[in-house]
Order: sequence, then C-alpha cells, then structure tokens
Amino acid sequence: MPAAEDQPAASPARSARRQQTESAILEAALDVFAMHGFRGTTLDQIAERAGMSKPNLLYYFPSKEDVHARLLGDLLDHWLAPLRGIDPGGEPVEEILRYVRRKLAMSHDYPRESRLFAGEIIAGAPRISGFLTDGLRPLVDETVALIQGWIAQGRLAAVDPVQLLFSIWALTQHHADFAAQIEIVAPGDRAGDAGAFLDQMYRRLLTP
Amino acid sequence: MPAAEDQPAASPARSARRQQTESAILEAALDVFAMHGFRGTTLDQIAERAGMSKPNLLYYFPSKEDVHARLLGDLLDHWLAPLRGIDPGGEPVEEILRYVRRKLAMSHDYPRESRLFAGEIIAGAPRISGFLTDGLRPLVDETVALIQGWIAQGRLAAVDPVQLLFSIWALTQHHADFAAQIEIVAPGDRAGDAGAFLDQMYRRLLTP
DNA sequence: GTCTATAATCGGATAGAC
DNA sequence: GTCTATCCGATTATAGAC
Repeated sequence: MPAAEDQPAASPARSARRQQTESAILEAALDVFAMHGFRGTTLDQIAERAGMSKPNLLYYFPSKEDVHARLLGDLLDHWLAPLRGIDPGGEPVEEILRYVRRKLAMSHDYPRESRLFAGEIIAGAPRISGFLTDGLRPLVDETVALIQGWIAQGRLAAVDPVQLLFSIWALTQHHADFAAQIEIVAPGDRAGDAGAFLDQMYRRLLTP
Repeated sequence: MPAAEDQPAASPARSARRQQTESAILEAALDVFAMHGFRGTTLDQIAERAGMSKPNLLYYFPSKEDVHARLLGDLLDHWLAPLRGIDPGGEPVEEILRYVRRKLAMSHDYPRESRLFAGEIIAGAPRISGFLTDGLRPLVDETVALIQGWIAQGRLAAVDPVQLLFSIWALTQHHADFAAQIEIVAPGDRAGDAGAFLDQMYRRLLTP
C-alpha cells in the first residue's frame, strides 16, 4: 500500500501546521465558550480572538457545534482522572486528601475547562448527560462503596460518602468557577490558602 | 392634591393585573436566564414560556436588558441577608452553623436564582461587579474581622476566615448550581443529607 | 488555506391595527 | 393590552475568487 504509506510522511509540515491552527482555534474558543456558554458564544468572537476570519475558522471545523464538542470531549477525557487515582490499597484519609489536592490543582491549572463544565451543568447538561450517566456515575458508585468499606473498618470517620464527594467537587471547582467573585472580594493569589484550608478541613472531618 | 390621591385608588384592578403579568414574565425569564445566561436567552423563549407574544412582553419591559436587570436586582436584594444575619453577640460555632443552614435553605428554595448568580460570575460578573465591590466585599471584611475576633478569644478553632466563607458559599450553592449533575449521579431528594453533612463538617472544623 | 461577498436565518425591537 | 407584520442588525454557514 504505497498510497497509505505515503500519506503520513508526504505532508508532515501541512499536518503540523493544521494542528497548530486547530489549537489556536480551540484555545480561543475555550476562552469564549467558558465565559458565555454555547448559545452565548459567536463564531465572530472566536475567530477574532484566534486572529482569523470566520470562514477560515469554518474551514478547520465544520460548525460551531463541532468546535464545542471537541473542547468538551478533550475535557471529559481528563475529568475523571483524579477520582480514578484513588488507591483502594492506600491509607484512607491520605487517599482522600490526595484526591482533594489533585482536584484543586486541576481547577487551578485549568480554570476555563472547569467553567466550561459548570456552564454545561447549569444549562441542564444537555450535551454531557451521557458522560454523567455512563462515565461519572459508575465511578462514583464504585468510590462510594470503597469509602463505605473504609468507614466500616473504622479507618475513616463515619460520613455520608456521596455528600463527601459532592463537597470535594464544590470546594475545589469553586475557585475556578467563581474566580471573578473571589478576585473582587479577596484579591491576590490565594491558591496556597485554599490548599491549606481544605487539608485542615478534611483531615478534621475524616480522621476517625 | 386630588389627582395624586386618586391615582392609586382609581385603577386598583389594572395595577394588580399589570403586576400579575409582570410576575408571569419574570417567572418565565428566570427559568431561561438561569439556564442559558443573558446572551444565550432569547425573548421568544421567555414570551412562549410566559404564554404571550414577544411584542406584548416588550410592552411590559422596554428591553431584554430590563427584564434581566430586574431579576438580578430582586435577587441581590436578598442575597446578603443570611450573612447579615450572623449575630456578633451569639455563640460563634452556632452562629456559623446557623449561617450555613440559612444559606443552604436559600439554595434549596431558590435554585434558579442561585444559577442566575453563578452564571453572572462565570461570565466575569459584568453586571454585578458593583454589587460585589460595594455590597458584598465590605460585609465580608466585617465578617472576617468578627471571625478573627472569635478565634483570638479561643471560641472558634483557628481557620482562615476568608476561606471559611468561600467554603460555605461553595458547599451551599453547589446543590442548586449543579443540581443536574447531582440528579444523575445520586437521584432523589438529598436535601436532608446535605444539611446533616454540612452540620457535621463545620462542627468538627470549628469547635475549638 | 485564506479571503470577500453573500445567502439564509435568527433575534431584538417597532409600527400600527384591533 | 394584545396581536400581526415588519424592520434591521447579528449570526451561522456557503460560494467562489485568489
């Protein structure tokens, strides 16, 4: 198959250039979608921020829906990693604290992705209900069972496991989703403060 | 002044009817604005949900902006009440717990208002930065000072007061803002669970 | 690959009849 | 007060030149 063999090697420059342009578009689109949601975002805004014309943007992505779907897909691929990283063989309190830290780090490093997710949920999760049902929920069920086991063994204080997970999501994502409010009420970098507070809070709550 | 005296009494039915229609519009608008934000919402959606034509809606409110401003104004009028309700003369731990309960009750009873607020913050708080700066921030400063005093007196465990307030906002509003996710991951009414969990969490954190 | 021009539709707001 | 008809700018997407 000479044709198929040539394809990747024949145009490495073009492929790299294409990927670069796509990245620029996705970067710009993430800014706007995260702020205004799918319906509140216009292709003009994305194109201007990406430094190109609207028709040119549509040369790389067939439609507005496609740009959004790509961002959401990339995001969801990484969304569950911290929860999956809880080690059933580890020390319970430390495993939960490690999860909290990883989740907080994700919110700190990818605030726009967090806001994109939040906006989808607030809008009723029309595009990610499948992910929530098939991806998140089974993993939550699994983790809840794990935590219940730890509690039964007396290695973790008796707390509602479902509410525990909700609280971790709320507390970590808040710093990304409500950044605009935080910046006004208490300006300055409070990432360290948040980490220390959550560590203190969950240690007191969970230590048997 | 017979004219001015007549005005209110002369058309009580018309005024009542007008208020009723306005309420129907605001009710419908809250549904849509809370889900899709200002830019993602159309007057057609609001009008249809309110059971009237778009021009008729615009007879009651001059513009889309006015409908939104009215909802936001009504919301912000009540937003700070729970925080203002903290009694400096009360027992510290119980006062904080009472604040948490009131805030949670507000999220439970007015979830759309919570989502409207969240959407504004995610969008960069373009329409409520004045409220955050002039209304919320001074009250936060005041409350932080109060909490620091309680801690200095040894009546409250040593925690970061700013982070404490952020955590309360995050945990209580989460149940309204992320209701769609909660409903999928753990269906059913968990209002009681949430209240018990928060009570347990903050009691352990704050008891000296 | 990138652009200008444009089609087709949507959305906020107005005019004017009833 | 409520409606139909309509204006007009905004928005998604396409056509076609370069």
